[in-house]
Order: sequence, then C-alpha cells, then structure tokens
Amino acid sequence: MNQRRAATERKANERVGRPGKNGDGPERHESIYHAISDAIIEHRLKPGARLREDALSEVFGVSRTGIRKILQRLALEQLVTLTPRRGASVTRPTAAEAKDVFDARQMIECGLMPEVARRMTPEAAQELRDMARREREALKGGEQSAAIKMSAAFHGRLARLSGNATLAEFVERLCSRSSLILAVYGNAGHLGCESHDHDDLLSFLEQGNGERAQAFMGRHLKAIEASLSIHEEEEETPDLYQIFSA
Amino acid sequence: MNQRRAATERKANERVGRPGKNGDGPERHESIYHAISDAIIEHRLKPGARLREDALSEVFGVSRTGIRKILQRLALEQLVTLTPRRGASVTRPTAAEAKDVFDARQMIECGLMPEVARRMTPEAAQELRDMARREREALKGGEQSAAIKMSAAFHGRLARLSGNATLAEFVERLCSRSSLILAVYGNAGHLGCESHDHDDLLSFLEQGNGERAQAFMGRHLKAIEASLSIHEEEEETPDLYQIFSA
DNA sequence: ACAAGGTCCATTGTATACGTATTCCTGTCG
DNA sequence: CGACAGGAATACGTATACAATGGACCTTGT
Repeated sequence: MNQRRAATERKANERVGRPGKNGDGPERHESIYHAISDAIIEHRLKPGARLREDALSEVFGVSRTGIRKILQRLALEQLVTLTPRRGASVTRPTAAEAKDVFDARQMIECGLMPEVARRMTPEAAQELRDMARREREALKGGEQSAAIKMSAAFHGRLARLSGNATLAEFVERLCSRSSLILAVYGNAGHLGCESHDHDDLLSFLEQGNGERAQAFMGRHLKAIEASLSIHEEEEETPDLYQIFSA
Repeated sequence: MNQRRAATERKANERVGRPGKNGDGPERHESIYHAISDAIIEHRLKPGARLREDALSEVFGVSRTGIRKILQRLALEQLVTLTPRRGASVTRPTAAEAKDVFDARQMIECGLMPEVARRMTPEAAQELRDMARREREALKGGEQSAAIKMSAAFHGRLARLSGNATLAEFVERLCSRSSLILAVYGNAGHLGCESHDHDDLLSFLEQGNGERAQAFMGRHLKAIEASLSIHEEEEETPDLYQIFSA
C-alpha cells in the first residue's frame, strides 16, 4: 500500500521527457513510447508494475488519449498487459511464454545467421563491435540496465543485417520480451549474455562462416535460457511469503 | 472521383454488423475488428482502398474513438497503412515485403513441421481435413474469398499445433499479409495453394513424418511464391491506367 | 476479533467537440 | 487555353467531459 500512496503524492508538476525540446508534434508520442519501453526493457519498471493512464498523462504532459494509444501499442508488442477494466501493467511473462520466446529466438536467429554472414560488411562489423564493447563496459560498470538494453539492441541489429525487415522486427520484439523474462526469471548474479559471446560471434560472421555462427548462436541462446531459473510461481499467496521473508 | 461520390452518398442509416445482436459491450469492437480484417483478407477491400474513420464509425454505429483503436491494431499487424494526415488505407505490399514475408514463412513454417508432426493427434488431423475440404469446396465453387481465408486459417491452425503460441501468432499474421500479397501480385488464374497440397501435407503429418512434411511445406510455399508475378509497379499514374482499361 | 456485506471512490471506457492540416475545386491571370 | 493561387470543405489529431465498473475501505453483526 505504501507504493500506491507514494505514487499518488508524487503528483509533481515536473514533466519528464525533454520539456522544451520536443515539439508538440507527433514526434512527442514516439519519444514517450521509447521512454516507456526503454524503462520496461531496462527493468526500471518491473513486471507487474501498474501503469495508470492519469499518472502517465501528467508525467509526460499529454492527454490520456495519447497515452492510451501508446499503451495499446505496447500491449500489442506484449510489453504491457491490458486488463479490461483494470488498466495497464507491465507484463509478467509466464514460464510457458518464456520457453516459447526462447524457442522462437532459437529458430529464427539461428536461421538468420548464414544470410547475415553473407551480407556482413566491415562497416556493420565495426558498428556491432562498438555495441558489444559498450555492453561489456556497462556490465563491468555495474549498469545492468544499460547492458540489457545494449544486448537486445545487438541481437536486433544483427537480425536487421539479414535484409529481412519482417523477421528483424519480430526478433526485436522477441528481444524486448526476453528482457522482461530476464527480469522475472533471471538470477541476479550473471545475467544474460556472457561477456565475450557477442565478440566471438562477430568473429565467425566476419569470416563469413555462417555455419559456425549459426551453431554458436544456438549455444549462446541455450546458455542464456539455461541461466534462467524457470519455476512457475504459485498463484495463491506468494506475495505474502515474499513480503514476510523480505 | 466516382468512387468517392458513391461512398459519400451512401451515408445510409443501415448499420452493418449484427444490429440487435452484439451488446454494446467490448465484444462489439472484436466483431468490428474481425469484420474489417476479414474484408481485407477476403479481398473485399482491395489494397490501396481508403478507410475513412467517419465512414466506418457511421457504418458500424460506434464512435470514431473505437474505430481509431481498431485501425491502429490493424496497422500494427500491417494490414492497413496509417499515413500521418491522410488517414488509413489497406496496405499495398511492396515486392520487397512480399519476398520478406515468404522467406519468413519458409523459415518458420518449415521449422515448425517436425514439432507439429510429433504433436499431431487424430482429432486435430480430422479438424484440419475438414478445413482443407471446405477450402477445396470453396475453390471449386468459385468463392475465391472464402478459399483464401480458409487457406490462411489452415496454415495458422497448423502452426498453433506446434504448441508455441508466439510463433503461431506470428505465422497467422504472415498468412494475413500473404492474402494481401496475393491480391496485389497473384494471377487470377490459379491462386494460392494447389488443390490437394494441404491434404498431402496432412498425410505426412499423420504418419508422424516430420522430415517429409517439412520438405513438402518448403515446396508448397515455394510454389505459391513462384505463382506470383512480382513486378514493382510504377509510382506515377498506374491508377489512371487501371481506370481507363477497366 | 474476524468475517461479511455495503457503500464510496478511483480508474478506465466511450463519446463529443474543437483545432489544424491537407486536398480538391474554382476563379483569375498570363 | 493552361497554370497557379486562394478558399472552402473534408478528415485527422487531441483534449475534455461523462458514464460505468471494479476495488478498497469501513461498518456492522456474530
């Protein structure tokens, strides 16, 4: 209950987002969308967190109409769950969904590797190396949020290189959902991708070795999935236990 | 211009959809969504057709607010295109998009076959046989609309059998987009799936022969793609030519 | 003291109204 | 006779207001 009280009292006139920068144009919605989705992907908004329309409209300085549009978009990407008369909340993926997502990534990302290896260019490789480096640095600096986002961006960028926009878009959505899954089932210790996995993968791709890249991506994803502790949480009173143990 | 005039004058008080049946509840939106998406998939609404919010709100008897929500949902599924200040229109897939969609289907639907063969049950097989039969009957009866919808439903149902809801949903969306692609690039003569392909595929799956099913699905999709006449249409005045030739 | 019921409030769902941009038509000028 | 410009109408984008439903808190009875 303290959470709700705190959220209510913080009715602040301080609007986030770039106050004077973004014109009131339609780009505003884009920026708000990214602000919310980034917050979810970076675990600043945890699964189960409620997203009240009034609060969001006050925070971002736009009317509920615009917020609703953004919320529906996020819902179709399955980052938030829209319960009929209860409002929006950050999606809490089930164990079955987690398995589905990783199976899908296994099939698609691995299947994409040969084509990516074929289309890899020095410029793209350089960009990916930069992303991998920034991810490592974030991880080393203890910034889990940034590391998770960079990892998802890396996988998404890689998929885009295949030239298939449809599949790339799907991979990006799967990566976003993976971030949510990590938030729920991930162990705090070692999260997500191993430090040098992405660099190793890049080496194979730069060599044009699609086969090895495909196999390596398969192991990479399996490793991530194996690092999760998938246990279906009980439905009845798990919150009470958590509260008392905390 | 005749089209526009006709559409304008038909301002009719006759509301479509079930007038007294569907309660004004939230189910109404579901039925409207399906009415529009079915119309698109069945080619009753052709690519490029404009979907004015006012007209739709009058036709279905709900306010523009609800229509906008539905339109945005259709836009995220890429069945309609939302141009910033121009409104909504049925998406006209480009040649590149068509290739992407069929490449994606190739990868995913083929990859799903082994698991589908493993999970195939007599009941599911029976249901799929019924769907294939109804598709054949529709095709024989000259009802292209129904045949196209049934074909998409068949592929979607098949994907659902894999047990992976995420991939199944994606396949369903790809099938919807395929219907659009057929509308633009398909030859009127022989459209979509060959008559007995689906039955043959079912036989392999009932035998639990995932390998052959996978190979057959690959050929099946390749055959559909090959039957298309992919030619990038000119941008300037193709509509005029079509109007004058018609 | 605990449980059950009722009442009140908070939050979402929907509609309507207003503002703005774009497009089509018409009139005039070259 | 054609082309450009201006105006009017049309259609989208946004905000605000109202209605309905579900939850939470309080009260009361056992």
